[in-house]
Amino acid sequence: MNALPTRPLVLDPRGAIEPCGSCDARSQSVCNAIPEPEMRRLAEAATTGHAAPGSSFVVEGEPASAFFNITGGTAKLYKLLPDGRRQITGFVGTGHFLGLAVSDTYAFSAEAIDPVRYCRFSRAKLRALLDDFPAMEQRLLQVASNELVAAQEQMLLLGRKTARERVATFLLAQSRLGVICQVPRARFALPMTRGDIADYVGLTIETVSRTLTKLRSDGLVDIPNATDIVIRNRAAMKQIAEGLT
Amino acid sequence: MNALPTRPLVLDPRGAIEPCGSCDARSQSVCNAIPEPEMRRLAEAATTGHAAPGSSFVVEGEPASAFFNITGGTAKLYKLLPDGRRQITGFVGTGHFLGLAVSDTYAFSAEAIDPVRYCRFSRAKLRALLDDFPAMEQRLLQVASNELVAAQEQMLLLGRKTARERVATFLLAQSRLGVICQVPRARFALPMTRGDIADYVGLTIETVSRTLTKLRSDGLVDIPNATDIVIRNRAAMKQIAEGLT
DNA sequence: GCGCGGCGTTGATTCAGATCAAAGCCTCGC
DNA sequence: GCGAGGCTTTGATCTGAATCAACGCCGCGC
Repeated sequence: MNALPTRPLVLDPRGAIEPCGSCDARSQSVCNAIPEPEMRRLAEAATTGHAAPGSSFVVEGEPASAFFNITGGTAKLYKLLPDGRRQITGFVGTGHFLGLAVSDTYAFSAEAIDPVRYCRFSRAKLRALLDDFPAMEQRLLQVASNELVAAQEQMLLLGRKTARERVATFLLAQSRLGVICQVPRARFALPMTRGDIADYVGLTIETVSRTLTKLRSDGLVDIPNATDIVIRNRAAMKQIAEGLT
Repeated sequence: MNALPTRPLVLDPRGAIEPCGSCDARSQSVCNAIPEPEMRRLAEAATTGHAAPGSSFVVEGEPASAFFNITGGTAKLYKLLPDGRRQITGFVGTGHFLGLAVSDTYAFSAEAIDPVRYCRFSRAKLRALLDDFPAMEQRLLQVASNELVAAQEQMLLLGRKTARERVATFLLAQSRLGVICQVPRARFALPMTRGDIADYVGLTIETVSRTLTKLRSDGLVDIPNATDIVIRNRAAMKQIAEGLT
Protein backbone atom coordinates (compact mmCIF):
# COMPACT_ATOMS: atom_id res chain seq x y z
CA MET A 1 0.00 0.00 0.00
CA ASN A 2 2.97 2.25 0.35
CA ALA A 3 4.39 3.72 -2.81
CA LEU A 4 6.80 1.22 -4.25
CA PRO A 5 7.99 0.79 -7.79
CA THR A 6 5.80 -1.55 -9.77
CA ARG A 7 7.54 -4.87 -9.94
CA PRO A 8 6.59 -8.14 -11.50
CA LEU A 9 5.40 -10.80 -9.16
CA VAL A 10 7.01 -14.17 -9.65
CA LEU A 11 6.69 -17.20 -7.50
CA ASP A 12 9.11 -19.90 -8.41
CA PRO A 13 8.28 -23.51 -9.22
CA ARG A 14 9.14 -26.66 -7.37
CA GLY A 15 11.62 -28.71 -9.31
CA ALA A 16 13.53 -25.80 -10.70
CA ILE A 17 17.23 -26.52 -10.60
CA GLU A 18 17.65 -24.12 -7.74
CA PRO A 19 14.04 -23.57 -6.84
CA CYS A 20 12.91 -20.01 -6.21
CA GLY A 21 16.20 -18.87 -4.80
CA SER A 22 17.57 -18.46 -8.29
CA CYS A 23 14.40 -17.23 -9.99
CA ASP A 24 15.12 -14.57 -12.58
CA ALA A 25 12.50 -12.38 -11.12
CA ARG A 26 12.84 -13.12 -7.44
CA SER A 27 14.66 -9.95 -6.65
CA GLN A 28 11.82 -7.97 -8.11
CA SER A 29 8.92 -10.09 -7.05
CA VAL A 30 6.52 -10.90 -4.29
CA CYS A 31 8.90 -13.58 -3.27
CA ASN A 32 11.25 -11.17 -1.64
CA ALA A 33 8.57 -10.87 0.96
CA ILE A 34 9.61 -14.32 2.09
CA PRO A 35 12.77 -14.88 4.08
CA GLU A 36 15.43 -17.13 2.54
CA PRO A 37 15.01 -20.04 4.97
CA GLU A 38 11.36 -20.32 4.03
CA MET A 39 11.94 -20.53 0.32
CA ARG A 40 11.56 -24.28 0.41
CA ARG A 41 7.97 -23.87 1.55
CA LEU A 42 7.35 -21.64 -1.40
CA ALA A 43 8.94 -23.99 -3.88
CA GLU A 44 6.96 -26.92 -2.55
CA ALA A 45 3.65 -25.16 -2.85
CA ALA A 46 3.93 -24.68 -6.59
CA THR A 47 4.00 -26.89 -9.64
CA THR A 48 5.35 -25.81 -13.00
CA GLY A 49 3.56 -25.89 -16.31
CA HIS A 50 3.62 -24.46 -19.76
CA ALA A 51 1.22 -23.51 -22.50
CA ALA A 52 1.90 -23.60 -26.24
CA PRO A 53 1.03 -20.56 -28.35
CA GLY A 54 -2.72 -20.43 -28.90
CA SER A 55 -3.57 -22.75 -26.05
CA SER A 56 -5.58 -21.65 -23.03
CA PHE A 57 -4.51 -22.36 -19.50
CA VAL A 58 -7.35 -20.51 -17.81
CA VAL A 59 -10.91 -20.68 -19.13
CA GLU A 60 -13.66 -18.24 -18.16
CA GLY A 61 -16.42 -19.91 -16.21
CA GLU A 62 -14.42 -22.97 -15.18
CA PRO A 63 -13.73 -23.70 -11.51
CA ALA A 64 -11.07 -21.32 -10.24
CA SER A 65 -8.89 -24.00 -8.76
CA ALA A 66 -5.54 -22.28 -8.92
CA PHE A 67 -3.44 -19.16 -9.18
CA PHE A 68 -0.67 -18.68 -11.69
CA ASN A 69 2.54 -16.83 -11.95
CA ILE A 70 3.97 -16.31 -15.38
CA THR A 71 7.64 -17.19 -15.40
CA GLY A 72 8.18 -16.82 -19.13
CA GLY A 73 6.40 -15.77 -22.32
CA THR A 74 3.35 -13.62 -22.93
CA ALA A 75 -0.34 -14.38 -22.58
CA LYS A 76 -3.54 -12.52 -23.27
CA LEU A 77 -6.44 -12.32 -20.83
CA TYR A 78 -9.89 -11.92 -22.30
CA LYS A 79 -13.62 -12.14 -21.85
CA LEU A 80 -16.08 -13.28 -24.51
CA LEU A 81 -19.69 -12.49 -25.27
CA PRO A 82 -21.81 -15.47 -26.32
CA ASP A 83 -21.70 -14.39 -29.97
CA GLY A 84 -17.92 -14.38 -29.99
CA ARG A 85 -17.15 -10.71 -29.49
CA ARG A 86 -13.97 -10.56 -27.47
CA GLN A 87 -12.46 -8.01 -25.14
CA ILE A 88 -8.83 -8.52 -24.21
CA THR A 89 -8.42 -7.08 -20.72
CA GLY A 90 -4.66 -7.31 -20.59
CA PHE A 91 -1.44 -8.81 -21.82
CA VAL A 92 0.67 -10.44 -19.14
CA GLY A 93 4.33 -11.28 -19.20
CA THR A 94 7.03 -12.66 -16.92
CA GLY A 95 6.32 -11.90 -13.31
CA HIS A 96 2.63 -11.38 -13.71
CA PHE A 97 0.25 -12.94 -11.27
CA LEU A 98 -3.23 -14.06 -12.27
CA GLY A 99 -6.28 -15.81 -10.99
CA LEU A 100 -7.01 -13.57 -8.02
CA ALA A 101 -10.77 -13.88 -8.26
CA VAL A 102 -12.90 -14.10 -5.13
CA SER A 103 -15.25 -16.45 -6.86
CA ASP A 104 -15.38 -20.13 -7.51
CA THR A 105 -15.05 -19.72 -11.25
CA TYR A 106 -12.58 -17.75 -13.37
CA ALA A 107 -13.87 -14.42 -14.63
CA PHE A 108 -11.65 -14.48 -17.74
CA SER A 109 -9.67 -16.76 -20.01
CA ALA A 110 -5.91 -16.77 -20.49
CA GLU A 111 -4.27 -17.89 -23.72
CA ALA A 112 -0.59 -18.12 -24.52
CA ILE A 113 0.66 -15.84 -27.31
CA ASP A 114 4.15 -17.28 -27.38
CA PRO A 115 5.29 -20.30 -25.34
CA VAL A 116 4.35 -19.57 -21.76
CA ARG A 117 5.86 -21.02 -18.63
CA TYR A 118 4.08 -20.60 -15.37
CA CYS A 119 4.01 -21.77 -11.85
CA ARG A 120 0.75 -22.88 -10.40
CA PHE A 121 -0.57 -22.75 -6.86
CA SER A 122 -3.73 -24.44 -5.71
CA ARG A 123 -6.04 -22.12 -3.85
CA ALA A 124 -5.54 -24.01 -0.62
CA LYS A 125 -1.76 -23.89 -0.82
CA LEU A 126 -1.70 -20.23 -1.69
CA ARG A 127 -4.06 -19.52 1.18
CA ALA A 128 -1.76 -21.36 3.54
CA LEU A 129 1.27 -19.49 2.23
CA LEU A 130 -0.43 -16.14 2.63
CA ASP A 131 -1.48 -17.00 6.15
CA ASP A 132 2.12 -17.78 7.02
CA PHE A 133 3.62 -14.81 5.22
CA PRO A 134 1.48 -11.73 5.68
CA ALA A 135 4.14 -9.71 3.84
CA MET A 136 3.26 -11.68 0.76
CA GLU A 137 -0.41 -10.84 1.09
CA GLN A 138 0.64 -7.23 1.42
CA ARG A 139 2.53 -7.44 -1.86
CA LEU A 140 -0.46 -9.05 -3.52
CA LEU A 141 -2.60 -6.17 -2.38
CA GLN A 142 -0.11 -3.75 -3.94
CA VAL A 143 -0.17 -5.71 -7.16
CA ALA A 144 -3.97 -5.78 -7.22
CA SER A 145 -4.11 -2.05 -6.49
CA ASN A 146 -1.79 -1.32 -9.39
CA GLU A 147 -3.90 -3.43 -11.69
CA LEU A 148 -6.96 -1.55 -10.59
CA VAL A 149 -5.31 1.73 -11.56
CA ALA A 150 -4.36 0.27 -14.93
CA ALA A 151 -7.92 -0.99 -15.42
CA GLN A 152 -9.31 2.50 -14.79
CA GLU A 153 -6.87 3.92 -17.32
CA GLN A 154 -8.06 1.34 -19.83
CA MET A 155 -11.71 2.23 -19.14
CA LEU A 156 -10.88 5.83 -19.99
CA LEU A 157 -9.30 4.64 -23.23
CA LEU A 158 -12.22 2.38 -24.17
CA GLY A 159 -14.94 4.79 -23.19
CA ARG A 160 -13.60 8.13 -24.31
CA LYS A 161 -10.57 8.02 -26.61
CA THR A 162 -10.53 8.14 -30.42
CA ALA A 163 -8.93 5.41 -32.53
CA ARG A 164 -5.76 7.45 -32.97
CA GLU A 165 -5.53 8.15 -29.24
CA ARG A 166 -6.10 4.49 -28.40
CA VAL A 167 -3.38 3.22 -30.70
CA ALA A 168 -0.90 5.87 -29.55
CA THR A 169 -1.65 5.05 -25.90
CA PHE A 170 -1.21 1.35 -26.59
CA LEU A 171 2.12 1.79 -28.36
CA LEU A 172 3.51 4.01 -25.59
CA ALA A 173 2.46 1.47 -22.96
CA GLN A 174 4.13 -1.33 -24.90
CA SER A 175 7.30 0.68 -25.20
CA ARG A 176 7.47 0.89 -21.42
CA LEU A 177 6.80 -2.80 -20.78
CA GLY A 178 9.40 -4.61 -18.76
CA VAL A 179 11.42 -1.46 -18.35
CA ILE A 180 11.92 -0.77 -14.66
CA CYS A 181 13.26 2.52 -13.39
CA GLN A 182 14.69 3.14 -16.80
CA VAL A 183 14.15 4.96 -20.05
CA PRO A 184 11.46 3.37 -22.25
CA ARG A 185 12.68 1.79 -25.46
CA ALA A 186 12.24 3.52 -28.79
CA ARG A 187 12.16 0.20 -30.60
CA PHE A 188 10.28 -2.87 -29.45
CA ALA A 189 8.42 -5.91 -30.74
CA LEU A 190 4.70 -6.53 -30.46
CA PRO A 191 4.18 -10.20 -29.65
CA MET A 192 0.45 -10.02 -30.40
CA THR A 193 -1.43 -9.88 -33.70
CA ARG A 194 -3.39 -6.91 -35.06
CA GLY A 195 -6.53 -8.77 -34.07
CA ASP A 196 -5.34 -8.97 -30.48
CA ILE A 197 -4.51 -5.27 -30.45
CA ALA A 198 -7.94 -4.48 -31.88
CA ASP A 199 -9.68 -6.56 -29.20
CA TYR A 200 -7.60 -4.85 -26.53
CA VAL A 201 -8.26 -1.25 -27.56
CA GLY A 202 -11.87 -1.78 -28.66
CA LEU A 203 -11.45 -1.31 -32.42
CA THR A 204 -11.46 -3.54 -35.50
CA ILE A 205 -8.38 -5.01 -37.16
CA GLU A 206 -8.85 -2.70 -40.13
CA THR A 207 -9.00 0.42 -38.01
CA VAL A 208 -5.88 -0.58 -36.08
CA SER A 209 -4.04 -1.20 -39.32
CA ARG A 210 -5.14 2.06 -40.90
CA THR A 211 -4.31 4.01 -37.76
CA LEU A 212 -0.81 2.54 -37.59
CA THR A 213 -0.31 3.39 -41.27
CA LYS A 214 -1.41 6.94 -40.56
CA LEU A 215 0.92 7.32 -37.57
CA ARG A 216 3.75 6.15 -39.80
CA SER A 217 2.90 8.49 -42.65
CA ASP A 218 2.76 11.29 -40.08
CA GLY A 219 6.35 10.45 -39.16
CA LEU A 220 5.50 9.57 -35.57
CA VAL A 221 6.46 5.90 -35.69
CA ASP A 222 8.32 3.53 -37.94
CA ILE A 223 7.02 0.05 -38.71
CA PRO A 224 9.97 -1.85 -40.21
CA ASN A 225 7.84 -5.01 -40.24
CA ALA A 226 4.48 -6.09 -38.90
CA THR A 227 5.80 -6.94 -35.43
CA ASP A 228 8.35 -4.19 -34.80
CA ILE A 229 7.61 -0.62 -33.83
CA VAL A 230 9.94 2.35 -33.52
CA ILE A 231 8.69 5.43 -31.71
CA ARG A 232 10.15 8.35 -33.69
CA ASN A 233 8.50 11.20 -31.81
CA ARG A 234 7.61 10.23 -28.30
CA ALA A 235 6.57 13.71 -27.23
CA ALA A 236 4.05 13.99 -30.04
CA MET A 237 2.80 10.47 -29.33
CA LYS A 238 2.23 11.42 -25.69
CA GLN A 239 0.25 14.45 -26.78
CA ILE A 240 -1.93 12.30 -28.98
CA ALA A 241 -2.40 9.65 -26.29
CA GLU A 242 -3.63 12.33 -23.87
CA GLY A 243 -6.03 13.75 -26.42
CA LEU A 244 -4.14 17.01 -26.87
CA THR A 245 -4.20 17.02 -30.66
CA MET B 1 -9.18 -14.99 -1.53
CA ASN B 2 -11.63 -17.68 -0.67
CA ALA B 3 -15.06 -17.45 -2.16
CA LEU B 4 -17.14 -15.24 0.06
CA PRO B 5 -20.21 -13.23 -0.70
CA THR B 6 -19.38 -9.73 -1.87
CA ARG B 7 -19.89 -7.45 1.05
CA PRO B 8 -19.44 -3.76 1.49
CA LEU B 9 -16.40 -2.67 3.36
CA VAL B 10 -17.04 -0.13 6.09
CA LEU B 11 -14.66 1.16 8.65
CA ASP B 12 -16.33 3.20 11.30
CA PRO B 13 -15.42 6.70 12.40
CA ARG B 14 -14.06 7.99 15.63
CA GLY B 15 -16.57 10.13 17.39
CA ALA B 16 -19.56 8.15 16.35
CA ILE B 17 -21.94 7.77 19.21
CA GLU B 18 -21.00 4.16 19.63
CA PRO B 19 -17.96 4.06 17.40
CA CYS B 20 -17.66 1.15 15.00
CA GLY B 21 -19.36 -1.32 17.24
CA SER B 22 -22.72 -0.02 16.12
CA CYS B 23 -21.85 0.74 12.51
CA ASP B 24 -24.72 -0.09 10.18
CA ALA B 25 -22.41 -1.98 7.97
CA ARG B 26 -20.05 -3.54 10.44
CA SER B 27 -21.64 -6.94 10.27
CA GLN B 28 -21.04 -6.98 6.56
CA SER B 29 -17.72 -5.19 6.39
CA VAL B 30 -14.01 -5.53 6.67
CA CYS B 31 -14.41 -4.55 10.26
CA ASN B 32 -15.61 -7.96 11.25
CA ALA B 33 -12.04 -8.99 10.63
CA ILE B 34 -11.19 -7.15 13.81
CA PRO B 35 -12.02 -8.60 17.22
CA GLU B 36 -14.34 -6.60 19.45
CA PRO B 37 -11.76 -5.55 22.03
CA GLU B 38 -9.70 -3.93 19.31
CA MET B 39 -12.49 -1.84 17.94
CA ARG B 40 -11.25 1.17 19.84
CA ARG B 41 -8.02 1.10 17.84
CA LEU B 42 -10.05 1.15 14.68
CA ALA B 43 -12.24 4.00 15.79
CA GLU B 44 -9.25 6.06 16.81
CA ALA B 45 -7.50 5.63 13.50
CA ALA B 46 -10.27 7.28 11.53
CA THR B 47 -11.77 10.72 11.28
CA THR B 48 -15.19 11.40 9.88
CA GLY B 49 -16.07 13.79 7.10
CA HIS B 50 -18.74 14.56 4.59
CA ALA B 51 -19.07 15.93 1.09
CA ALA B 52 -21.99 17.92 -0.29
CA PRO B 53 -23.51 16.91 -3.64
CA GLY B 54 -21.24 18.06 -6.45
CA SER B 55 -18.19 18.50 -4.27
CA SER B 56 -15.04 16.43 -4.69
CA PHE B 57 -13.30 14.75 -1.80
CA VAL B 58 -10.61 13.03 -3.87
CA VAL B 59 -8.91 14.78 -6.79
CA GLU B 60 -6.91 12.99 -9.48
CA GLY B 61 -3.24 13.90 -9.37
CA GLU B 62 -3.25 15.25 -5.83
CA PRO B 63 -1.16 13.61 -3.11
CA ALA B 64 -2.78 10.36 -2.05
CA SER B 65 -2.71 11.10 1.62
CA ALA B 66 -5.61 9.03 2.79
CA PHE B 67 -8.05 6.18 2.28
CA PHE B 68 -11.77 6.52 2.58
CA ASN B 69 -14.71 4.42 3.51
CA ILE B 70 -18.10 5.58 2.44
CA THR B 71 -20.51 5.36 5.34
CA GLY B 72 -23.44 7.04 3.61
CA GLY B 73 -24.53 8.43 0.26
CA THR B 74 -23.29 7.81 -3.26
CA ALA B 75 -20.24 9.13 -5.08
CA LYS B 76 -18.88 8.85 -8.59
CA LEU B 77 -15.26 8.03 -9.38
CA TYR B 78 -13.86 9.37 -12.62
CA LYS B 79 -10.87 10.23 -14.74
CA LEU B 80 -10.60 13.21 -17.05
CA LEU B 81 -8.72 13.91 -20.27
CA PRO B 82 -7.18 17.37 -20.51
CA ASP B 83 -9.92 18.52 -22.87
CA GLY B 84 -12.62 17.59 -20.40
CA ARG B 85 -13.75 14.24 -21.70
CA ARG B 86 -14.71 12.19 -18.68
CA GLN B 87 -14.88 8.49 -17.92
CA ILE B 88 -16.71 7.49 -14.79
CA THR B 89 -15.06 4.30 -13.56
CA GLY B 90 -17.59 3.49 -10.90
CA PHE B 91 -20.32 4.58 -8.55
CA VAL B 92 -19.67 3.85 -4.90
CA GLY B 93 -22.11 3.63 -2.05
CA THR B 94 -22.21 2.79 1.62
CA GLY B 95 -19.50 0.36 2.57
CA HIS B 96 -17.26 1.06 -0.34
CA PHE B 97 -13.58 1.51 0.18
CA LEU B 98 -11.47 3.82 -1.99
CA GLY B 99 -8.03 5.24 -2.39
CA LEU B 100 -6.14 1.98 -2.59
CA ALA B 101 -3.52 3.26 -5.03
CA VAL B 102 0.10 2.22 -4.71
CA SER B 103 1.23 5.64 -5.82
CA ASP B 104 1.78 8.95 -4.18
CA THR B 105 -1.02 10.63 -6.08
CA TYR B 106 -4.64 9.65 -6.64
CA ALA B 107 -5.38 8.06 -9.99
CA PHE B 108 -8.98 9.29 -10.06
CA SER B 109 -11.33 11.87 -8.61
CA ALA B 110 -14.32 11.23 -6.38
CA GLU B 111 -17.34 13.51 -6.28
CA ALA B 112 -20.44 13.24 -4.14
CA ILE B 113 -23.71 12.69 -5.99
CA ASP B 114 -25.90 13.00 -2.94
CA PRO B 115 -24.64 13.97 0.54
CA VAL B 116 -21.79 11.62 1.32
CA ARG B 117 -20.44 10.66 4.71
CA TYR B 118 -17.13 8.94 4.95
CA CYS B 119 -14.49 7.90 7.33
CA ARG B 120 -10.94 8.79 6.52
CA PHE B 121 -7.69 7.02 7.37
CA SER B 122 -4.28 8.49 6.83
CA ARG B 123 -1.96 6.18 4.94
CA ALA B 124 0.25 5.73 7.97
CA LYS B 125 -2.62 4.84 10.27
CA LEU B 126 -4.11 2.42 7.80
CA ARG B 127 -0.71 0.79 7.32
CA ALA B 128 -0.36 0.38 11.07
CA LEU B 129 -3.84 -1.11 11.32
CA LEU B 130 -3.19 -3.55 8.53
CA ASP B 131 0.09 -4.62 10.10
CA ASP B 132 -1.73 -5.37 13.33
CA PHE B 133 -4.72 -7.05 11.74
CA PRO B 134 -3.64 -9.24 8.84
CA ALA B 135 -7.22 -10.44 8.52
CA MET B 136 -8.14 -6.94 7.50
CA GLU B 137 -5.51 -6.90 4.79
CA GLN B 138 -6.93 -10.20 3.64
CA ARG B 139 -10.37 -8.65 3.35
CA LEU B 140 -8.95 -5.72 1.43
CA LEU B 141 -7.36 -8.11 -1.03
CA GLN B 142 -10.75 -9.77 -1.50
CA VAL B 143 -12.34 -6.40 -2.08
CA ALA B 144 -9.66 -5.37 -4.57
CA SER B 145 -10.00 -8.69 -6.39
CA ASN B 146 -13.73 -8.22 -6.72
CA GLU B 147 -13.22 -4.75 -8.10
CA LEU B 148 -10.78 -6.10 -10.62
CA VAL B 149 -13.39 -8.55 -11.85
CA ALA B 150 -15.93 -5.74 -12.10
CA ALA B 151 -13.41 -3.61 -13.99
CA GLN B 152 -12.87 -6.38 -16.54
CA GLU B 153 -16.61 -6.69 -16.99
CA GLN B 154 -16.79 -2.94 -17.60
CA MET B 155 -13.98 -3.14 -20.16
CA LEU B 156 -16.02 -5.71 -22.04
CA LEU B 157 -18.97 -3.35 -21.96
CA LEU B 158 -16.96 -0.33 -23.10
CA GLY B 159 -14.97 -2.11 -25.75
CA ARG B 160 -17.49 -4.45 -27.30
CA LYS B 161 -21.12 -3.83 -26.39
CA THR B 162 -23.69 -1.82 -28.33
CA ALA B 163 -25.54 1.14 -26.82
CA ARG B 164 -28.59 -1.01 -26.09
CA GLU B 165 -26.48 -3.70 -24.46
CA ARG B 166 -24.62 -1.13 -22.37
CA VAL B 167 -27.75 0.49 -21.01
CA ALA B 168 -29.39 -2.86 -20.29
CA THR B 169 -26.27 -4.06 -18.48
CA PHE B 170 -26.13 -0.86 -16.47
CA LEU B 171 -29.77 -1.04 -15.42
CA LEU B 172 -29.48 -4.67 -14.35
CA ALA B 173 -26.37 -3.88 -12.31
CA GLN B 174 -28.15 -0.99 -10.61
CA SER B 175 -31.11 -3.19 -9.80
CA ARG B 176 -28.81 -5.51 -7.91
CA LEU B 177 -26.99 -2.79 -5.95
CA GLY B 178 -27.07 -3.13 -2.22
CA VAL B 179 -28.99 -6.36 -2.46
CA ILE B 180 -27.10 -9.09 -0.66
CA CYS B 181 -28.04 -12.73 -0.97
CA GLN B 182 -31.46 -11.64 -2.09
CA VAL B 183 -33.64 -11.13 -5.10
CA PRO B 184 -32.78 -7.99 -7.09
CA ARG B 185 -35.36 -5.23 -7.03
CA ALA B 186 -37.68 -4.63 -9.95
CA ARG B 187 -38.00 -0.98 -9.06
CA PHE B 188 -35.16 1.27 -7.99
CA ALA B 189 -33.93 4.86 -8.17
CA LEU B 190 -30.94 6.09 -10.12
CA PRO B 191 -29.15 8.67 -8.00
CA MET B 192 -27.02 9.87 -10.92
CA THR B 193 -27.90 12.05 -13.92
CA ARG B 194 -28.12 10.94 -17.55
CA GLY B 195 -24.78 12.64 -18.08
CA ASP B 196 -23.21 10.50 -15.38
CA ILE B 197 -24.69 7.35 -16.87
CA ALA B 198 -23.38 8.37 -20.29
CA ASP B 199 -19.88 8.93 -18.95
CA TYR B 200 -20.02 5.59 -17.19
CA VAL B 201 -21.11 3.48 -20.16
CA GLY B 202 -19.14 5.40 -22.79
CA LEU B 203 -22.03 7.02 -24.66
CA THR B 204 -23.53 10.51 -24.95
CA ILE B 205 -26.44 11.85 -22.93
CA GLU B 206 -28.64 11.80 -26.02
CA THR B 207 -27.89 8.19 -26.82
CA VAL B 208 -28.58 7.12 -23.23
CA SER B 209 -31.89 8.96 -23.28
CA ARG B 210 -32.94 7.55 -26.65
CA THR B 211 -31.93 4.05 -25.61
CA LEU B 212 -33.95 4.26 -22.40
CA THR B 213 -36.93 5.51 -24.38
CA LYS B 214 -36.56 2.59 -26.75
CA LEU B 215 -36.34 0.04 -23.93
CA ARG B 216 -39.52 1.51 -22.53
CA SER B 217 -41.38 1.47 -25.83
CA ASP B 218 -40.27 -2.15 -26.21
CA GLY B 219 -42.00 -2.88 -22.91
CA LEU B 220 -38.82 -4.00 -21.17
CA VAL B 221 -38.70 -1.26 -18.55
CA ASP B 222 -40.89 1.44 -17.13
CA ILE B 223 -39.64 4.94 -16.43
CA PRO B 224 -42.26 6.56 -14.20
CA ASN B 225 -39.99 9.59 -13.84
CA ALA B 226 -36.44 10.51 -14.77
CA THR B 227 -34.90 8.92 -11.70
CA ASP B 228 -36.96 5.79 -11.23
CA ILE B 229 -36.70 2.59 -13.21
CA VAL B 230 -38.86 -0.50 -13.19
CA ILE B 231 -37.55 -3.64 -14.82
CA ARG B 232 -40.59 -5.19 -16.49
CA ASN B 233 -38.91 -8.09 -18.22
CA ARG B 234 -35.73 -9.09 -16.49
CA ALA B 235 -35.13 -12.20 -18.59
CA ALA B 236 -35.25 -10.21 -21.81
CA MET B 237 -33.03 -7.53 -20.33
CA LYS B 238 -30.47 -10.16 -19.40
CA GLN B 239 -30.51 -11.47 -22.94
CA ILE B 240 -29.88 -7.99 -24.27
CA ALA B 241 -27.12 -7.30 -21.75
CA GLU B 242 -25.33 -10.46 -22.85
CA GLY B 243 -25.63 -9.59 -26.52
CA LEU B 244 -28.07 -12.38 -27.32
CA THR B 245 -30.51 -10.26 -29.28
C1' DG C 1 9.40 -24.53 -55.95
C1' DC C 2 4.86 -24.01 -55.40
C1' DG C 3 0.44 -23.72 -53.50
C1' DC C 4 -2.13 -22.85 -49.35
C1' DG C 5 -3.64 -20.53 -45.30
C1' DG C 6 -3.14 -16.98 -42.02
C1' DC C 7 -2.08 -12.30 -41.31
C1' DG C 8 -1.93 -7.56 -42.77
C1' DT C 9 -3.06 -3.67 -45.71
C1' DT C 10 -5.94 -0.88 -48.52
C1' DG C 11 -10.26 0.70 -50.73
C1' DA C 12 -15.47 1.44 -51.03
C1' DT C 13 -19.48 1.80 -48.63
C1' DT C 14 -22.53 1.67 -44.64
C1' DC C 15 -24.27 2.72 -40.21
C1' DA C 16 -24.46 3.33 -35.09
C1' DG C 17 -23.85 6.72 -32.38
C1' DA C 18 -22.14 11.65 -32.09
C1' DT C 19 -23.18 16.23 -32.86
C1' DC C 20 -26.07 20.14 -33.56
C1' DA C 21 -30.45 22.12 -32.49
C1' DA C 22 -34.74 22.93 -30.22
C1' DA C 23 -38.29 22.12 -27.09
C1' DG C 24 -40.49 20.14 -22.82
C1' DC C 25 -40.41 19.71 -17.80
C1' DC C 26 -39.19 20.00 -13.08
C1' DT C 27 -37.55 22.33 -9.06
C1' DC C 28 -36.57 26.05 -6.52
C1' DG C 29 -36.16 30.80 -5.16
C1' DC C 30 -38.47 34.91 -4.87
C1' DG D 1 -47.56 32.05 -8.90
C1' DC D 2 -44.03 32.69 -11.89
C1' DG D 3 -39.67 32.87 -14.04
C1' DA D 4 -34.95 30.96 -14.56
C1' DG D 5 -31.85 27.42 -15.04
C1' DG D 6 -30.72 22.72 -15.23
C1' DC D 7 -31.92 18.24 -16.72
C1' DT D 8 -34.14 15.37 -20.14
C1' DT D 9 -36.18 14.25 -24.38
C1' DT D 10 -36.72 14.38 -29.25
C1' DG D 11 -35.49 15.54 -34.05
C1' DA D 12 -32.18 16.36 -38.06
C1' DT D 13 -27.81 15.74 -39.75
C1' DC D 14 -23.04 14.34 -39.76
C1' DT D 15 -19.06 11.37 -39.24
C1' DG D 16 -15.60 8.10 -37.32
C1' DA D 17 -15.18 3.65 -37.24
C1' DA D 18 -17.37 -0.73 -38.79
C1' DT D 19 -18.32 -3.63 -42.44
C1' DC D 20 -17.72 -5.60 -46.88
C1' DA D 21 -14.40 -6.71 -50.31
C1' DA D 22 -10.07 -7.52 -52.51
C1' DC D 23 -5.41 -8.15 -52.71
C1' DG D 24 -0.42 -8.56 -51.11
C1' DC D 25 2.90 -10.80 -48.21
C1' DC D 26 5.06 -14.42 -46.01
C1' DG D 27 6.04 -18.81 -43.88
C1' DC D 28 5.35 -23.58 -44.12
C1' DG D 29 4.39 -28.21 -45.72
C1' DC D 30 4.73 -31.14 -49.32
